[in-house]
Parts: sequence; C-alpha cells; structure tokens
Amino acid sequence: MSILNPHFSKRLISWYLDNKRDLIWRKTVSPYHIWLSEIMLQQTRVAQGLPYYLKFINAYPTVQDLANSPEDEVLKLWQGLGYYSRARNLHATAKRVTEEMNGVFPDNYKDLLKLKGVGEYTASAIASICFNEPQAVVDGNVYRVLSRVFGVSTPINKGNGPKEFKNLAQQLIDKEQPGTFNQAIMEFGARHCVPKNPNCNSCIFNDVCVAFKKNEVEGLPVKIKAKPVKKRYFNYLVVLSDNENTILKQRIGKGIWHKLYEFPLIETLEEVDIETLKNLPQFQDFSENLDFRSISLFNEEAVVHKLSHQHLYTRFWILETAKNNQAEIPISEINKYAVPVLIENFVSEFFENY
DNA sequence: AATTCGGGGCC
DNA sequence: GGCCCAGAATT
Repeated sequence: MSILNPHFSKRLISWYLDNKRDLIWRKTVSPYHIWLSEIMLQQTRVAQGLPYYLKFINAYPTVQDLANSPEDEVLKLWQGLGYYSRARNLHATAKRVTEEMNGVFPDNYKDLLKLKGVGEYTASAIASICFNEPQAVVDGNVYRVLSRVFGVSTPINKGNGPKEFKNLAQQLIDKEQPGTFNQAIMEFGARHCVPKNPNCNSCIFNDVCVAFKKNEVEGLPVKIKAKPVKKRYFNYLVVLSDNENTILKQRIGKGIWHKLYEFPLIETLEEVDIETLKNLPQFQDFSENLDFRSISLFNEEAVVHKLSHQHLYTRFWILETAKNNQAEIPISEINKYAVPVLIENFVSEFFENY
C-alpha cells in the first residue's frame, strides 16, 4: 500500500522546511508578486526567471505601474525570456485588475482562473499561497514526484493523464497549509526527485516509493514524445543607409514572436543563393522601395536558432543604400525595440564596433 | 485532444 | 541531440 495522508504531507513539508531555497517571492503573499512570479516561471527554470522578476518588480512596484506601461515596454523587459504571449497576457491582466477590479486581484481559485494567462496551475498556486485555498498544483515537478512515489504510469500529456494526477495531488494536499504543501512538492521535484540520476538512496520516500522498489525511477513519468521539429529558412534583410538608419518590422498575425520586432524577413523553403533571393517576388517588392547599391551575405554558414518545435536556419543579408524610403529607424535605437534572441545576437555581433 | 507558443541548461 | 523546465491558449 502506498504512503497516505497525513504521512506523505508531513514528510514532504518537513523536508521542505529543511531544504527550501531562499527565493525572494517566498518572502511575500502579495497576490501581485506571487502572480508575477508564477507567470514568469511557467515552463521556465528559477535561475532563468529570477533576473526578470527582479527587473519587473523594480520597474513596476505595483500592478498599477505595470498596467500603465506601454505594451512595447513590457515586451522589451520580457525580451529573452520566451513565450511572449505570457508578457502580453500579463499586461492585459494588469490593466484589467487595475481598471475593472480596483487594483485588487481575485481572492479565490475560480475567479483567478478567469484571468488571461492564468490556467489551472497558476490559479491553484496563487489561491493556495496567498489565500490558503486548498487547490493542488500540478506542474512538471508534481508529475514526476507523484508518478514515481505512487507508481503511476499514465502518460502525463495524453487523454485523462492530467486529470488523474490532479486528483491524486488534491487527495494529498495538506488543507491546513496548502501553499506550503504546493511549494514543498514542487521544490522536492526540482531539488531531489530530479529527472536524471536522482539520489534515491538519500530520499525521504525510498521506503515507500513504488518506482524505486520496482527499479522504474528513470522511466517515470511516462510522456508521449513530441513530433519532430520543423526546419525553416529565414533570410533577414539588414538595410544600412548612409545616414545610419535601418528597417525593423513588427511581427503580426499568428506564430512565433508575435508583436516583437525584426529585420524585414523573407522565408524560403530551403537555403537560397543570392541570385535566387533576388528573383523572389518578395524581394522584388521590397527592393522597389529601396534603391540599394550592394547586397552581401553576412553569414555563409546559417545560424541555427533552435526553438522547441522548429529550427530556424537563418542568414543575414546586408543591403547598403544611400537612403531608404521606408519606415526607418536609427541603428543606435535598435536596442529600444523588443526583438527575439536570434536578432539580438546578430545585432550585438554585427554592430559591436559599428 | 492535440498542437503551438522560447530559450537555456543539463546530460 | 534529446529532454526538461513552478503551463496556457488555440485549434
């Protein structure tokens, strides 16, 4: 028989109190700060999210400060953290809380769930940590801990899997201290019950862990493999005019990097040489409004920018012109715009000594 | 119910 | 190169 309440919770929280990291958002139960930290940490490691959290609470001490900031500024501060819909939803929710809720966040799971960018996990985290509502969180850590300790081999990303784990977590949660329980199980997964080579010999659950007894720790949790990544071929047109201007365009519509900025882009089905590029209708449309005197390839070897579901084979083409007639911005002001890391890397390399 | 949203760290 | 990360929105 598996370990049951209250033993699971007591052991877990005892471990947590001895081993928890001293994270800055653990010093508050302010819904604004907990909400901000939870959004930032979605699919993001603490080490990666922490500097952004510090930047944001410095720039926006209150939800009103965040709401009153232009969206472009929020995206610029978010630049490099990825999943940019989080930043757009963050800003939209800050405006809604400020303008429609008198600056006060909802104080329960059901109403928190209605906020943009707040799903079951985040609503549970805020409700439990800030308002002591016993709603169990289920994140990547929780899947791993529960699948191993209780020997659950249901795939975590298919069919009934998420609901099954939520139900188990909900049975286990300590209703007297739900926020502490939720943080404890996540911390345990992040620090001890890690994906690769966990130290089961020193584990507080090794006397009851089903996976450990059956030597199945490495195989849990079960996760259905993702589809192979798609390859895409990007050709960026980097315009350099004699008065040191260039062109940036904001990405619109669906797809990656929505509302971020980049150089004019021509996507092709495969890598293209200069003659092929020049003959593309998109290029001819572009050059109709730009009398460039030279074009050269910056990187013969494509930069491969790897995202979760696609690999971007990217080459940068440098176009020199006396004057460009399109919407132009000074090269010195590129860094005011929120750009993808792919663009940021190029800019810092190419313009380093410009 | 499956797919698509980033980027970085680890092995 | 593959996997994972304090998941949510969209299709």
